[in-house]
Amino acid sequence: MGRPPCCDKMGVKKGPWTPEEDLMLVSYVQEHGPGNWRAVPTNTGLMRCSKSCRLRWTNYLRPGIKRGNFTEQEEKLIVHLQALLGNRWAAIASYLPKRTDNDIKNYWNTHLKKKLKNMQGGEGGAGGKRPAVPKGQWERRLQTDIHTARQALRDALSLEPSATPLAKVEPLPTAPGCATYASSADNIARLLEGWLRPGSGKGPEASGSTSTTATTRQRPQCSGEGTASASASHSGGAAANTAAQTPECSTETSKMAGSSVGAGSAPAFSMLERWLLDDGMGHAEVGLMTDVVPLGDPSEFF
DNA sequence: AATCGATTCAACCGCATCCTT
DNA sequence: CAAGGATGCGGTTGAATCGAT
Repeated sequence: MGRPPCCDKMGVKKGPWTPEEDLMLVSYVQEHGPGNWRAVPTNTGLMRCSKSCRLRWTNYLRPGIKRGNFTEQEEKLIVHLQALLGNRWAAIASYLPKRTDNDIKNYWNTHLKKKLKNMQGGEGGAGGKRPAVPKGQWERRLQTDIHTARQALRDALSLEPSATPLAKVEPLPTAPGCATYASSADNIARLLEGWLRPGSGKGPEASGSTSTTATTRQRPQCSGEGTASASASHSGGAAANTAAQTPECSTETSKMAGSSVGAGSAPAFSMLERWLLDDGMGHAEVGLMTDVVPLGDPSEFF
């Protein structure tokens, strides 16, 4: 279709984001909500490609993001999901609401893949190398989509609407919508702190843990753009598919479920594990699991 | 203390998909 | 229905950081 690149290369800034740029982006999203990325550079004056803005938001500035220090539960989950879904990081990330697809992808490539390799190297048996991807991509996608659809249907019929990660999560009445952007402002605060600290090499990431300097404005209103706009801009299509494929959606749910850090993750994981181990094993995924990952019980992996 | 290789991770690129006209 | 535009996704890259020598 011969379309031009998403952004003209002229005058588009590249490379690491500065705190000032982050602030501009965050305050824009605070006002307008995520989405309509095309308009972001023009409306904010950012000399960035719309893609870059979206990426920066989803991977770094978005509220509720947990960075670094993957727990053992999360590792297990990633291994499971990778076996099930392949390298569909966005889909995997939708089951780890606080993680971004990029983060998971990086973690897989740097840690888990290596770990897996060592495991299999150690076992040595059966030719060493596992078959890369025995099934066609489309076939696996089809199977997972069938699964997600089935799961969504089951949810719809179930009396526990939020019983699975695939369930479309309604905004909870207690949902502190404002906290979402407040936590985003925290990100910026962290960022600025790291940036201002002389000689702290990599500003943003270095202080990823616990700094609470509120140097940025925290606007107390946000009119719930989080859930609304992210999904509203791109609604439609197969519900199950959408639910499974939009990390935005799931991250919003995470914000609802656990607005305070560490509050809701444990139950979520136990639920997920149940879903993966109990339900998933008995059906179509069995074939996938055995085909793709000859790990037997993935828990042996740890 | 300096150097070099390995590792990590933020960001970019190109393609695919979805949506609108 | 087709074309064009916007967004999402996965692979890859390269700079920063870390650890060993």
